[in-house]
Amino acid sequence: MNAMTAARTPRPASAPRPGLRERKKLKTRLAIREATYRLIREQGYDATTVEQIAEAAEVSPSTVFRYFTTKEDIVLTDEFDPVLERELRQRPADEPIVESLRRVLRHAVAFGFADEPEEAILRTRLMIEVPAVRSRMLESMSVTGGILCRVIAERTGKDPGDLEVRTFAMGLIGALTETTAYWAEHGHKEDLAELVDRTLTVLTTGFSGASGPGSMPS
Amino acid sequence: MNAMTAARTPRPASAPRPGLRERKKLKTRLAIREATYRLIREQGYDATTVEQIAEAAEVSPSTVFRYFTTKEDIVLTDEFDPVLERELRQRPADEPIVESLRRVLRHAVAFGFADEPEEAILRTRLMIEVPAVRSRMLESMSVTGGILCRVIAERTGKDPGDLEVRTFAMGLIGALTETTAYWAEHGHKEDLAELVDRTLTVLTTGFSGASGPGSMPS
DNA sequence: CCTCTTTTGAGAGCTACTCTCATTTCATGA
DNA sequence: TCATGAAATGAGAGTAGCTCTCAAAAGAGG
Repeated sequence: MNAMTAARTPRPASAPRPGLRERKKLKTRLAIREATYRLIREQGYDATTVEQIAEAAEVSPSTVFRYFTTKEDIVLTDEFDPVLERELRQRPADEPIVESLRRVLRHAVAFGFADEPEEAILRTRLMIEVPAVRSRMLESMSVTGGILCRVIAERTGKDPGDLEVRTFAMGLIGALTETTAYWAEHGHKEDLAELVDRTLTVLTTGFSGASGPGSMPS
Repeated sequence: MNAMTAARTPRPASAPRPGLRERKKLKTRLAIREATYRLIREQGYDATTVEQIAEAAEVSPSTVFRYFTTKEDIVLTDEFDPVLERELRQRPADEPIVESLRRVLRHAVAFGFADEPEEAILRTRLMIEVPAVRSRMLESMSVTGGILCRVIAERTGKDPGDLEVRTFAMGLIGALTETTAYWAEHGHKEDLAELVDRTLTVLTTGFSGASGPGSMPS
């Protein structure tokens, strides 16, 4: 899931030794992101201009846009999707997809949150406070949705382009995003992993009956 | 649903006679929108500047932004949400929400599509082609989601802020949005109402088993 | 050490969007 | 019908995100 957890860049297992060039690029990327986080924390999102970010990171504004296509991307960009896909594929093929998601997300949440709790919190806060960030983040969801489609299709033998597969996947993503929003709106106090659990339960068991006649009298 | 169908402005039943001022405002609004649609059809979304739109609609650029807060809004803005809410409330209180949605949406789709098929098609096309439009449209979904929450909460006696209610609603919205995207990506050839039907069926019956073990062997 | 390639910085330029203020246009009551 | 108040408009300046180009700087490789 994109902005749900962390924005770390998982080191690929095969690191044949990055040259000086690559190392510098990574450092610049980190510098920009850290400067951004700091400035936003100090003065808010809108008040922070790309020019300020560039200055704080000691690069030119051009360079900032070379590394991140939009300002929102500086906050949101993560490389979590491939991780999600890989981990989902590692689950047994006969496990229901919702169950796989439950496991994978629980693990991801625990991991990402333990690593950089402050950034995860800032990110989700911006996601509900700053329209531009929210938009961008919703956008990235459709990418994640596409991945889900592929995994689902693989397990069921269906086509990833099937209406049923696609709506199923986006339904999941939509619900999980809302879970993150809920978490953020409640001050990040509750346990995100547990919230995700409850959401997935609703999706599997309560979806059809959640508002049926007399299913929940007051 | 927001950009799913039409962007008409439903005349409120109680129209005690709009003054000249109101009528003019409505005319300008329409002029801006029509000019926008025409220009976009002719030269594409990005190539069309607000200045051009203003000139074509014979107003000043300031006025354009007075009527629509963003350029994307000119294409997307509709007043469909209140209609959706009203119609949903008119359904019997003991009807499952998914069933109510099925009815209401089928009606809305037929209605809106018969009225302005070209605009509906252009809108959904832009929604998958232009990132900015897609973003804005995803954004408006959360508003629609809020409405759904209220209706669901009313029927079940739950709190509209409940995690379960919210994720359920956003799951629905996410799936339905994907349905629209599917429709647009396939050249608007299939019957949207039927696609919506299939989606809702997936959500109620197939959601839990859609990818369960052996639920669909190739 | 020299050359080739990649990365960077500087700067001009476009456009969406905001804000202010003077002017025009409509509504209302005398 | 006209005067007064309120609302809508236009003009214009300004901000900032984002793009593009081109020349200078910095790593990589022989």
